[in-house]
Amino acid sequence: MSDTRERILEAARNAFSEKGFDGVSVEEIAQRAGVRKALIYYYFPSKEILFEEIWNNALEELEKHIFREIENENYYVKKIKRFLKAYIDFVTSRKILSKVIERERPAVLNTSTEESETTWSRLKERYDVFVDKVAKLIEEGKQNQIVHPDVDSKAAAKLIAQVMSGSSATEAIQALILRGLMKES
Amino acid sequence: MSDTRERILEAARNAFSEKGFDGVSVEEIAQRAGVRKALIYYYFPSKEILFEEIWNNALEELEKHIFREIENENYYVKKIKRFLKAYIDFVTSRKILSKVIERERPAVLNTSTEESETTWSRLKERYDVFVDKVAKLIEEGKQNQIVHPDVDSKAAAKLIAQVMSGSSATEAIQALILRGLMKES
DNA sequence: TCCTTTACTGACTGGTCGGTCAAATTATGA
DNA sequence: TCATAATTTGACCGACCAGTCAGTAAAGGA
Repeated sequence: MSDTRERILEAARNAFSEKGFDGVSVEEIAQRAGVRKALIYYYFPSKEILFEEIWNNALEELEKHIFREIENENYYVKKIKRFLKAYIDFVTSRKILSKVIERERPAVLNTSTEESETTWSRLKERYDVFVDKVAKLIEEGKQNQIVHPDVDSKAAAKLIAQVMSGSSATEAIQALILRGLMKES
Repeated sequence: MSDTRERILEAARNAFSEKGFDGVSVEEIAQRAGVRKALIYYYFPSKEILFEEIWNNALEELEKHIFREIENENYYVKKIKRFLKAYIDFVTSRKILSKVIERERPAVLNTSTEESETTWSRLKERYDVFVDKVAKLIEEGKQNQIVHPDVDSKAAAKLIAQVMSGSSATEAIQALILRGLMKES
């Protein structure tokens, strides 16, 4: 029920989206939240764990937004078009969450999965789960003969997930990827 | 003809590509280069300026690699195919440079161009120059009726420049983007 | 009322950060 | 040879870092 906890998360999201994990101090998050630094450690055991919650939450929101939109669509041409549209919608309307993901993705993906149970390896695994879900959707499109047979589902999913591009012309990107994906337009 | 200077640059490149600008200390760069920290400040006025040299050099190498490959090709279908191939070549063969760009791009692009003469605004301007060159190439492809008329050149250039993807399946990405770009395959 | 739990704070720690500087070392060339 | 310049070093600085902790304040329930 803690409103304070939410304020801290919100402040941290904004800070991380602007400056990245290493570029933000816990003190700065505290000031943005209007709270003393020690209080952050009352709600979160470490800066890393705080970031982990934000990261997981961002991906959860993204997945919810996308898959809620396409679950009742069984015609695969529409399904994939809607998927891309929902994805672009998210990127343009939930800019802070998108920026958090965009900003820290290189660091997260650079983590070796072998590192047992570090925070960063967990973040990577979570991201991989998301990419796999997108890959599965594209793969289904291929099996339904909608997606071009030469498309590598996993590679295409990675490409799409990479497009968190700051601001402009995301619809144009959507159209380009769609044309690259489909058998014919 | 200082060999030491090169050693520092090389060590810094490796460090920045693995951990990002904020994740690397000058002390760590010094140790990797087998040099005392103070010596780095003999060759470079600041950590930021050191990074600026690496960033600019990476983009210069990338541009050289790409445009050397396509300058003598006037048939635009081949020109754009060769361009994509050269780009993928660079990303797979010059991994450290690619990683430096990939890792710090979100931070660089997040900089407002208005910030007069900060290091980061200069890095952004340099990156924008590169994207503009790619956009110009695609635009020419459009005018030669090779690239699909609906393609937004600037947006497509941004998308391509974003693909520094760690490792795998870059050829598959190349094929997908090519299909999205071209009028017909 | 008093007591337990929850929320919050200030002051602090050990360590690291980017950066400086006087002095030492090594090369240069007259 | 000797002076001058280029290169390299260790010792140091103030600022800041993530994280700790004893203790205060505020609720809430009996």
